[in-house]
Amino acid sequence: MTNPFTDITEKNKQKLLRLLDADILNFNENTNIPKSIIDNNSIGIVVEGYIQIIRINYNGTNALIEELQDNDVFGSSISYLKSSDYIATAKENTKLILIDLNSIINFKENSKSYYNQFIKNLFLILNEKMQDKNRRIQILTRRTIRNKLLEYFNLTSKGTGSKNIYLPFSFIALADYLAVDRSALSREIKYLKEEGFIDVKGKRITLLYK
Amino acid sequence: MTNPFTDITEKNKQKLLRLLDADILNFNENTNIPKSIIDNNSIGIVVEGYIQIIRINYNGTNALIEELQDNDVFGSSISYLKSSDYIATAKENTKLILIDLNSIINFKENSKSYYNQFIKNLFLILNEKMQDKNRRIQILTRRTIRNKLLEYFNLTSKGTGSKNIYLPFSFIALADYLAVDRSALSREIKYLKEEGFIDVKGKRITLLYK
DNA sequence: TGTTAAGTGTTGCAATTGCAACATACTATA
DNA sequence: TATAGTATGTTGCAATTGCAACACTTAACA
Repeated sequence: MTNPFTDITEKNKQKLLRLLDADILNFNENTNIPKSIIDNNSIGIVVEGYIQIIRINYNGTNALIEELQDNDVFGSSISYLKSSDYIATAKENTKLILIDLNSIINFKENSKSYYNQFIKNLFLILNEKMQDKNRRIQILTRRTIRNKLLEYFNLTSKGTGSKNIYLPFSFIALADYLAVDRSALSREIKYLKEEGFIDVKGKRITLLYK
Repeated sequence: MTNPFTDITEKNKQKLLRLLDADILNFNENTNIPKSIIDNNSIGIVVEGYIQIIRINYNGTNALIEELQDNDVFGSSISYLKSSDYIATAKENTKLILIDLNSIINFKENSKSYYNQFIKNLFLILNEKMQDKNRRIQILTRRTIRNKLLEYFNLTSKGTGSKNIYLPFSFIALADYLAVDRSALSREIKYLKEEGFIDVKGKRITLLYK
């Protein structure tokens, strides 16, 4: 798994961060991250921790828009958030590196190998990250809760090669991920059980079809 | 707007493509692109043309999963498609460059400035592309057609700074983009008109609120 | 310019969903 | 282990949506 500093020595990493004028920020568990940090023209690197970006719907429900974890890169990629009602929360103690995108692009010493390695790493990380986005779009474009669920199951099952799926989060979070009402999700899962498509024990779901 | 060969001379571009063992492929308008090309472990660059990746739903409806246009980069980012029922179609005459991801990562002459520029460009392109993905997720996570429409309107309006929105595609395509039934979309637009939220003339939609 | 295909508008109806309200189960911790 | 807080299960009901069918309009092109 690539991280932004893969194949860069600690010494060169420090030098690079200095030359790029990087900021290092720490957030305690369950503190909110100022919007100005998320939606400015910077590349952010989550060194460690866990951040959720959640949209607050007018009726009090939430939608999970983005999760950021160790080694994730975010940036102008989420600048569309400027116009939205959202909260970014560090759910764990979190350490961020913030680098102005322009200082990355216009870095003077272009020939430095550690700089080039850094860019290559960023590219690889974004390439991987794109998978998650596409996967979610693939799921969200299904039109019924049942089909969203089945798409989620199938993609997950294909990924692990197993008919057993271990939910990595709560059913509440699953409902947010699928962007559907929790109780309606619960109902649909009940139907799928009754019709013999799946078997559910706690957070383990077993696919019984195909 | 960055393209993969920004700030690289034609001569160096050719050298780079040769060293990376790149394939160049042409597709005529309205021909399908073999899946093996889309979902292998390569980075694809759309030199020119327009590709749609569409999922075929069992009931005959479609979902637009991805659009690729001039200078777009795609790659292992869409490898999840392997498991899905989709068709990739060149809607215009299209020229593709295909490069094995490994040969990019393991490129021997790491110090070549054109190579480093190339990676930097790929990074910037993916960073921009991520915006579209996030934007769409932002929209798709709205739970009603009305809210999806309004989110779409708002984000578009914020982007252009205008209350007038020119649909860049048909209402059929809009329905696919929002992942909702076309006739239900049509009905909802009618309601929005009747309630005075919007005004519609052909493909121009004017926001009357706020 | 006539013909055909594609896009758009409309509506009844059944299926699905969100919402609200409440019951029950689980989990952390004082 | 008692208790509070969170998660999950359930259900009636109203709102929303998908679906199908058909009419009408616009665009493409021979």
